[in-house]
Amino acid sequence: MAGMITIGKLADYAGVTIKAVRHYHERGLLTEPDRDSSGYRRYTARHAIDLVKIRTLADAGVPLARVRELLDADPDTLTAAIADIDHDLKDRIARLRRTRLQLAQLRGGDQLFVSPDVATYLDALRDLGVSERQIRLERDGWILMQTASPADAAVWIAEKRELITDPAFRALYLEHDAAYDWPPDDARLPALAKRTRDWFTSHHSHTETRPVHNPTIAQLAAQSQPEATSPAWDRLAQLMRD
Amino acid sequence: MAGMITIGKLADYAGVTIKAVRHYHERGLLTEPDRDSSGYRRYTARHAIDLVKIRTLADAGVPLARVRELLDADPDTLTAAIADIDHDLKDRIARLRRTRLQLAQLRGGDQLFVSPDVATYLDALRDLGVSERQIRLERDGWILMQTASPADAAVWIAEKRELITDPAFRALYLEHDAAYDWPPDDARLPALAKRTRDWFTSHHSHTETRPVHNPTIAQLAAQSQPEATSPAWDRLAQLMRD
DNA sequence: TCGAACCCTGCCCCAGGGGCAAGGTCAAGT
DNA sequence: ACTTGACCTTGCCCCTGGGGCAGGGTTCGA
Repeated sequence: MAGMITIGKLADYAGVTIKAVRHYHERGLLTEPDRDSSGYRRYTARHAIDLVKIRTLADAGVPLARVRELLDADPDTLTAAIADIDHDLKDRIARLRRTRLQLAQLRGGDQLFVSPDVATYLDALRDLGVSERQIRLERDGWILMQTASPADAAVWIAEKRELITDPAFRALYLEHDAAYDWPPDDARLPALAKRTRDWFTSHHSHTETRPVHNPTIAQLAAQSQPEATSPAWDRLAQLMRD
Repeated sequence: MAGMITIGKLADYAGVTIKAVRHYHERGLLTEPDRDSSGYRRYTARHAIDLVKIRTLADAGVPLARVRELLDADPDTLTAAIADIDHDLKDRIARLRRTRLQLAQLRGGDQLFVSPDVATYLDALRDLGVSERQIRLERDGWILMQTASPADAAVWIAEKRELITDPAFRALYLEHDAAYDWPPDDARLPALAKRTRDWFTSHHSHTETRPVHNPTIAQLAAQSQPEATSPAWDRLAQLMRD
């Protein structure tokens, strides 16, 4: 008869593939239409309407099993369900927008991997003229600490950010950074070790939990990077232990 | 060693499940870390960084196979790829927004299933006082025509919208609608058939492609609804053929 | 010393189709 | 009358991105 359309036409109308239409038959979403004399499926306007409904719900991310339930739900149930789905959709759009922002940061830098506090601390180090190697070491250390114990990490980074404003500490920090490349028997090492120890003892009373000390961080991160220590640093650590 | 974290900590840090982490190992996205003495995986900061990258890309809808490629692509390639992905993401957000609108229409009416032209035509019929049964019949007919031949349907609906502004045609249309429920031997049927034929012959010269006539539409949709015809309409069709 | 909370591998399961094989059918042109 | 290309049919296996569960071993704190 004139008004009966084939599966291809139906699929085109709804913007889906023929395969999808057959899939919906298998799942019981769309009733199988009658066949013509040669076995072709012949669809009616009802099927077209149902198919558009199915696609609208499926596009909204509703699982096909749930779509089937909704297709013959009473209007009130359907209305409530649609409100739910719409809420979910709004949510999903918001999450995609956040993903876009994060994606932009993937190009940018470290903000994606560490907390904002740590990121500003790393920027402060950069301003101070600390080497990129050292900054990587710090960053990896903080990531580790954040995964191991976010609460402790938050306390420590606050202390560190305070500490790095102290000119004496800044000078020591820069010298430690520079010492990385010194020969292990460099004459400046014992003096640096002494000054570091003096500084620590003079500040020990000051803060309860001992602030995380640079080589300590380096050790934490030691596994993650081959360049995490150097002969001079090893020597320095030894001098400071004595 | 102090800085080595377990799979659970790593997964929590990145906001994924343990299962997902192991999945990324299998797919070669994340290198397998060393194991400790009891066979547990022990992760470093590098892994945490990689995992966050992986999730950021995966959240953006990038297939895992492509993520693997991107993880060790050179910066320029990565930048270009990110631009692509972001474009796609924007696109997807737009499509979800459209889905939300369509979802709202699922509650509303027929706008979802027929073209805007047809929807306004149906509204015009409603204003005219045509029965809902007849409007359903028309709607299904138009859906069928749109699937079978969208271009022809567009021409026809334009003609129909013009036609329905003609008071004589409006009167005939309403009478046909009412005739549905008449007994097949109703005395008014022959007169209605004659007036309809007269109207058509007087308008035939006027428009080239013969405008689709009401019972014709009904026949098109005959398969889709049990109520698509009535004894009186059958009789009317027969009277008009003679 | 016990229970809770971890961790391991291995296996099968799901949605939502895509792809391909191996046919049958239909309409148009020649 | 034949061919060609565009349709249609069923059936089967494939993919992604994991989830769930079984059937173990380990570690940590009370």
